[in-house]
Amino acid sequence: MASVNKVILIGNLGRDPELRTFPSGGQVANVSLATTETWKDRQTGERRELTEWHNLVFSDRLAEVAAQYLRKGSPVYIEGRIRTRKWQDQSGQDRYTTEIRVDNMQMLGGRGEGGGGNYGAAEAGGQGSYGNSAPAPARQPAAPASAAQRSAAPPAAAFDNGFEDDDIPF
Amino acid sequence: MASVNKVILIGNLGRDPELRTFPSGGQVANVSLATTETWKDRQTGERRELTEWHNLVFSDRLAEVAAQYLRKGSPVYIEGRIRTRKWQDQSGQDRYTTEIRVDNMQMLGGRGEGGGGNYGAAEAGGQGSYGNSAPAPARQPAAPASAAQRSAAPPAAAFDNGFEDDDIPF
Amino acid sequence: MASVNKVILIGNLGRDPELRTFPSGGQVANVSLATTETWKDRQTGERRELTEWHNLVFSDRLAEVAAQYLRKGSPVYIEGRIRTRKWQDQSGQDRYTTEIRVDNMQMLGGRGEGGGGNYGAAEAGGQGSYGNSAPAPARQPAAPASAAQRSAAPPAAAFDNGFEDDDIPF
Amino acid sequence: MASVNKVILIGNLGRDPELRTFPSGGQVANVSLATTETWKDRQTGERRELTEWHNLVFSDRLAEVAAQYLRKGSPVYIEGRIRTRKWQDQSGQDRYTTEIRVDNMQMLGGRGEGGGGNYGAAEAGGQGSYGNSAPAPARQPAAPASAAQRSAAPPAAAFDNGFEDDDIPF
DNA sequence: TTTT
DNA sequence: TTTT
Repeated sequence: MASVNKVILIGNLGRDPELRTFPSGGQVANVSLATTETWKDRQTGERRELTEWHNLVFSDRLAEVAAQYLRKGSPVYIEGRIRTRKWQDQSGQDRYTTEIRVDNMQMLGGRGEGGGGNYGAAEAGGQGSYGNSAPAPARQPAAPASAAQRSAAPPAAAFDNGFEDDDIPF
Repeated sequence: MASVNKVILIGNLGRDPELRTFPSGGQVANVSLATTETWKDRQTGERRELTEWHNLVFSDRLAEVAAQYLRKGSPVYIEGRIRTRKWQDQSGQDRYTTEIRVDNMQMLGGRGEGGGGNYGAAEAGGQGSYGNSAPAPARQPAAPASAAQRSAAPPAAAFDNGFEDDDIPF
Repeated sequence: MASVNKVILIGNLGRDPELRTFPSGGQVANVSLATTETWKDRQTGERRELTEWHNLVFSDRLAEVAAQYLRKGSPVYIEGRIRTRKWQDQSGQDRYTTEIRVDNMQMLGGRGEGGGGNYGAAEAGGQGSYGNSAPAPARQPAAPASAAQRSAAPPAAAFDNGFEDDDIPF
Repeated sequence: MASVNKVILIGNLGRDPELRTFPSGGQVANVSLATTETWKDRQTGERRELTEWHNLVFSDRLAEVAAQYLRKGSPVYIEGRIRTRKWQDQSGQDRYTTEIRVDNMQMLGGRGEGGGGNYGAAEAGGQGSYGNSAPAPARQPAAPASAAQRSAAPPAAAFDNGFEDDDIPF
């Protein structure tokens, strides 16, 4: 059965990426990316805009590159796929978080880009195209400690849960 | 600031689309689309697969076409953008649902496609490319009745909330 | 019959765009965009790269924006479709030129970008997303003078030919 | 420098793919894919349509799959990149041919698709997603015999030229 | 003809 | 939380 799940985004990072390394050696970097849609309101004629925040998940080699070169405010192009993870909040209720698993990225903004963040590092070595040998989903890293599993659920904890189930590919 | 939010999916519908018409005349059709990723497990070598369900939202003319020609099981190509809606569950907690606002669609599967559903209708008039004059977000329809607003939150109700706020473009 | 013809490019312009206005009022801007692929040679292990030049064709409102804000060296994201035009060279032989009809563009490189060119203009008003109400192909402008039709064929002349046939959409 | 060169097509094959194996063991399959754009003429209001033919080039494992399962008329989704090859016609003039190097494909049309061709084979084993480990361009196969190099130039010969230069990645 |  |  034919299947395609592809996402293409260009936007700016809301924070510096957070890199985590797992006992297995796997690495993952999470960060939010903002895309902003603007249009003119048909009724009032005024300028409107709406910002969408995307939860990006970089893995393996891409995670390293993201952590090394991307900073808060960095403009970036990414290709990836949508993945919704199920987790349980404190009350045991099912909750869902949608993420973008990044398969390919391009740093944009050649000179001195980076918003309020210290993006200088990227100047040194940044620029270029990065990707995992994508199509084939890579092995997910073993989970970090997580007593929080079926309990607390701040966005950060939610992100971790995805790696608890050994059967779900990353 | 440069911004791109683009999604491309090919998959099959999980149900017949549900068409709703609003007092304002606006129309919206919701339906889930499944994409399935398959790969060979690096450790065990066995075949693995993971199905992802996407909440599609068609509007205006596209909603009509979707409701008329698409059925449970219909294979379809869509282009759209990611949109996460915030809503409150019964306990008043913030919750989020990620949807794909469809900007363009192509019915796939020329002859007798449609899984278990009665996709025959599409045979009659179906096939071809459909899109709203996309880039500019269309006017969102006024909201249908909804005492449920900040309370109950089955997926369906959640879908409705997005149309309550007159200021959010569709 | 299902059909999709979509191109997504990020690269830099090789020259300033050339804007032409037709008697009909239609406008078209042509410019080349370079994309560069790099990889490590499997045999020698050395760094390799290959640059591809794409003939972009902007029309109507997009042509104006491109001519006003883009310059030689400008980094840009574009979405469009592939179109191969047939024309005759001096000896009357059929020749073909492949172009990218741009449906959507995003200027990249926020601050002082623009390579060797005078990209300053873009700083003033540039930035943002531009598109024709794409899907529906716009009316092509009437052709400019062209005694050259079935004869000379420098790239420039070749570009003009596409607008000679009133029946071909732009 | 940021660079993206991506093409997404859905259409039908004009012929059965031609598979060629090179002394080096490399394999390539060529085939044309038609995409059709339709629109309503703004002036006359009549239905118009334009068919575009794309030269697809599959390599290595993808070439095998294409040759085995795709047939004249087969509906297919492909992802790839644009590549324009330069060659010399009989008179020694430079000529260019634009191709789509396929990185990923999905066979569409589940039941009995295939136009006039014998697409049955696909029913047996067909369906599913196929791709080379894309991003990194694969080694190009050594060239087949070609006295025709700088002379004759039927489309087929033109296709071969790309593999003459050992330095150009596939 | 661009960019790194 | 970004960017304009």
